[in-house]
Amino acid sequence: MPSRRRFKETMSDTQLATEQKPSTAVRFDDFGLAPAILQALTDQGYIHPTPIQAAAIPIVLQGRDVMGAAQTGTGKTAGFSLPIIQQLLQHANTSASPARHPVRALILTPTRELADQVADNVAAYSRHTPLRSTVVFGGVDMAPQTTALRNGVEILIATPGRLLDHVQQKTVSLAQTQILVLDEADRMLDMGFLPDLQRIINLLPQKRQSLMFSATFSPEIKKLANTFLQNPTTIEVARSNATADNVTQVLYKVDEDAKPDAVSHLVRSRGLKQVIVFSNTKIGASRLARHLEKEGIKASAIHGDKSQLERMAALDAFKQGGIEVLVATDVAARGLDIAELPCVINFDLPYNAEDYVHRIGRTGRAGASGDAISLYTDKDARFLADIQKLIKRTLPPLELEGFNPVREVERERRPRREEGAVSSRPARSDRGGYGAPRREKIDPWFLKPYEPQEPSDADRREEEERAAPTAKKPKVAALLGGLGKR
DNA sequence: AAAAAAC
Repeated sequence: MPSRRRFKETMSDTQLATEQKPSTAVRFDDFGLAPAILQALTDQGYIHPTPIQAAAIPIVLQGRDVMGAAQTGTGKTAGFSLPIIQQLLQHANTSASPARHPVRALILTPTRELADQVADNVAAYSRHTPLRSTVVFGGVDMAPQTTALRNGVEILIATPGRLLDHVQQKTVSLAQTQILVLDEADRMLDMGFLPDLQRIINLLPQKRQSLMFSATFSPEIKKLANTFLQNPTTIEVARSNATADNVTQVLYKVDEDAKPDAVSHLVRSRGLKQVIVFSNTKIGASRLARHLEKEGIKASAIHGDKSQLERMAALDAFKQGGIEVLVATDVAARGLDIAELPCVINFDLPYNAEDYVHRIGRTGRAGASGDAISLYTDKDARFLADIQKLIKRTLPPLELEGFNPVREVERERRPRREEGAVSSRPARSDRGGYGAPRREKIDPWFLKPYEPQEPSDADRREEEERAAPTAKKPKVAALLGGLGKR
């Protein structure tokens, strides 16, 4: 396997293990990148490439197809963006196209937020070049996107659905696209994007360079790679499904109905100022965010039933520090790059063990240390077993130190009262003190039927979706079988 | 069991 050898030439085994640490031996100026690109890197203070960048940049520059196994936080985006920009600068568009700016590189991502973020990076890396880039995704007005496409872009970043919409409207042509990137390909398969991907790939020239990145190497991913990569070089930066060793993982055993208070307790007792809390459901995320806000913690929810405007506002507020707690569904589990997130909390253990790896991958970015805290209840035993198997280590459920859900307090206090102990302390309800306000009775609000206070657009859509669930998506394996060509 | 993505 020449790919493997090539990688080992540049990377030492220790760098393989530490994954995100920049290599001190290699510098960005070693790759022969254009001065305009190096200037952009200098602007951002980047001197040394991360291992995946050091491995990917020379291979992409050679024009080879790449199958990359890498999670976000490894510097993957720059790993493909920089050599793509270099390629586009180097090889002028020789075709006699009427369009002055045909799309020459197409980058597809599974979520809108990720598309937006990749676009920001590409714009930053190409700002000193004449190359133009833009991003298109759903949930927002099409008109500005159409204008940008009509004006012409060399690099287009997109989510599949909206891109196909633009193709149908004939606002974009992919007939001259030389480079295709599938970012988070495993996620795209999970989300049922395979038919859309196939449609898009059919619009591209046969002769092109294709790059595919995936956090995992499932059989489906391998099959997808076989169908549209040609003699790819494999780049593997970390063992897939490995969790970074700079992330401390803890599991706290909590009663189901004490989970929201456990989150407030964790946020307060640890003084967390930047934390993502993952919920398995959209409604659960909205409710938890409201609960935290009631407790005076600046929180906001982000999930697929929020309008795109709300999603972007929440993410932006979180990045600016206006929001301390971002309560998210798995829309934020992958791809989002929020600098040096010190902590993530799993309000629910994810149903899918791989999602656990992706979620906790939001912390401990770029070599920094991080905490991954998960709340564990009795019904999570099976999910935990799957997770432990995948990450190849055990996570013993611990007691949450200093957290006294009301029910526990009552159980402990009763015998003392029967013994006739007279307390000089004020009644519990009047006591102030650290942490969540003590209540007489637990209010399992999040187990009750959902009653939106002021139904927003997003809330209304939530209810509609529950009333009329969307049709089941076809099995990925079956669709892959239909791809043929092997 | 859920979530995500085009109108």
